[in-house]
Amino acid sequence: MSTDVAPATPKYYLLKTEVLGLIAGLQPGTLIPTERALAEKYATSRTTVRQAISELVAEGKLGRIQGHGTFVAPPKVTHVRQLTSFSDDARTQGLRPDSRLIALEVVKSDAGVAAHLGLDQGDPVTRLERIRLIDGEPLAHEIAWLPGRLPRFKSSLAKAGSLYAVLADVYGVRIADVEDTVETALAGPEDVRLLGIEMGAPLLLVHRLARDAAGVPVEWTRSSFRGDRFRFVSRVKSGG
Amino acid sequence: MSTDVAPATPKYYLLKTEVLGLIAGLQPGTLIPTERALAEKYATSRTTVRQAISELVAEGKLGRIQGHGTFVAPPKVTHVRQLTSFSDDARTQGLRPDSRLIALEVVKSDAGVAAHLGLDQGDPVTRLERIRLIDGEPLAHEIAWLPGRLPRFKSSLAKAGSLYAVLADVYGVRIADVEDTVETALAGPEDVRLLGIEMGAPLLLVHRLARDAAGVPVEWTRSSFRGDRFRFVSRVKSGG
DNA sequence: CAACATCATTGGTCTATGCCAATCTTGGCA
DNA sequence: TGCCAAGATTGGCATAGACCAATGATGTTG
Repeated sequence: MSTDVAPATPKYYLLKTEVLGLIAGLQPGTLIPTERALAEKYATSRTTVRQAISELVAEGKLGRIQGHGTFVAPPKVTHVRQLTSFSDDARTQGLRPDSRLIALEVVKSDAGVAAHLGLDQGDPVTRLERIRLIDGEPLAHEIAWLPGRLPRFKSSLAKAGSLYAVLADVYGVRIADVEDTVETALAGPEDVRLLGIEMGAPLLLVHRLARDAAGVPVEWTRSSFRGDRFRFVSRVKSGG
Repeated sequence: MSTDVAPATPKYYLLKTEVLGLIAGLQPGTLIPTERALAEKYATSRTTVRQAISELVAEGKLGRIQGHGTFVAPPKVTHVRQLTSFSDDARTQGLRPDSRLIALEVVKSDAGVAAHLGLDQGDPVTRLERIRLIDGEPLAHEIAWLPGRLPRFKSSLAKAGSLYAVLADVYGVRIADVEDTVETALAGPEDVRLLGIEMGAPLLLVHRLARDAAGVPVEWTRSSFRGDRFRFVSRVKSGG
């Protein structure tokens, strides 16, 4: 280790700083030394190395693949989250958005969904579950609930691609305002499976409630975005 | 452990689910068994117990104090982040906001601050560093940069309390729109010291750029909010 | 009775080590 | 040449144990 920092600074944090220096300026994708090699080089245990590496992975600075190695990660994607759709926003940034449909079904609303959409529990809602991808990489897991049954929804969605485009063009639903709640969460087994991330990786958990001009809820969505790859932007004007 | 989940589910995650069941319905502040006791009860190592507990702490479900024990944490605070100030918003929710001033000084702007405020590097900026508290508990570490030197700023701020109130009432600066960028980050030694959280705890890192009606930047702020105690809400209307 | 020193308890950090799982390389074989 | 099996490499998970640091209880002392 190079410098003596504050006395209470744990060793793994010093090592983390050290590795940060190692990867500064390296191209994304570049492999760094193996955990066992780092442990030997810095005269520490592999456990401590793993703790340092794990935090750098959680911060989106490194990535790792079992059996392959640990590498420098690409920079985060920024998402301007206004009234625009995920796809439109990505395209304006020159990125290639995509969606993978997991489920599209009419279900009975549970207590939580009903409360947010202003329905009674058990009322039918359309449930749309998708994986959002940017440049082929899974970025978010999203479940949207829309009130009622929507005829010909699947084919319309397949044609238009964007949920908001379908709502506007097919059903004449105009979204007038949205409320987004953002908090941190940690990845569980399902997130690991769907997003290809590590157990315990930090997520941005976003809940969105969208209403039409009359103030009637038209969409309630829960999205889990990868915290290591994603940045969220919201703009507010005072005139509104 | 009670049930057999998916084969690939790590043991610490099963234990995490187990502990979640243990604390369901308990009052905030209730102590749970010690790490050593849990390790023995569930026939595992303390390392594994700590990994489970650590994630629950990161998620804001548990808290812990060295030498004392591990306890059920209070629920998260929700912050409606619009054009309103931190203090005003907290008060409307019946919470008691407070600020602890760390530094208030005029400094030369570095490259990053200058770029965001539309200044040249080295131009003087007023730097305001504070800790935000809710009900006496540190919630965020905030550094705001304002262009130029502001006469009588310190006394005005002490009197008004809110930065936005001072800008409006004393300097006639009206904020017309803001852009917030939200991402996850992990706590380092400074965050640990200032916010009283654990190393590696997830944070919500928020950058705010505020402009006046003419589009001139008037504030650039970096805030680190405790991810375990905080939720961020943004509202967007389409009329704006 | 109050203040202080002592010690057990509890969480915080780190080591050394083993085995599993995914990946990649190598070499033999058809 | 092309394919496949076997082994080496690398990260993923877990154990057992040691020592430190903060806290709180206990008992002693002024």
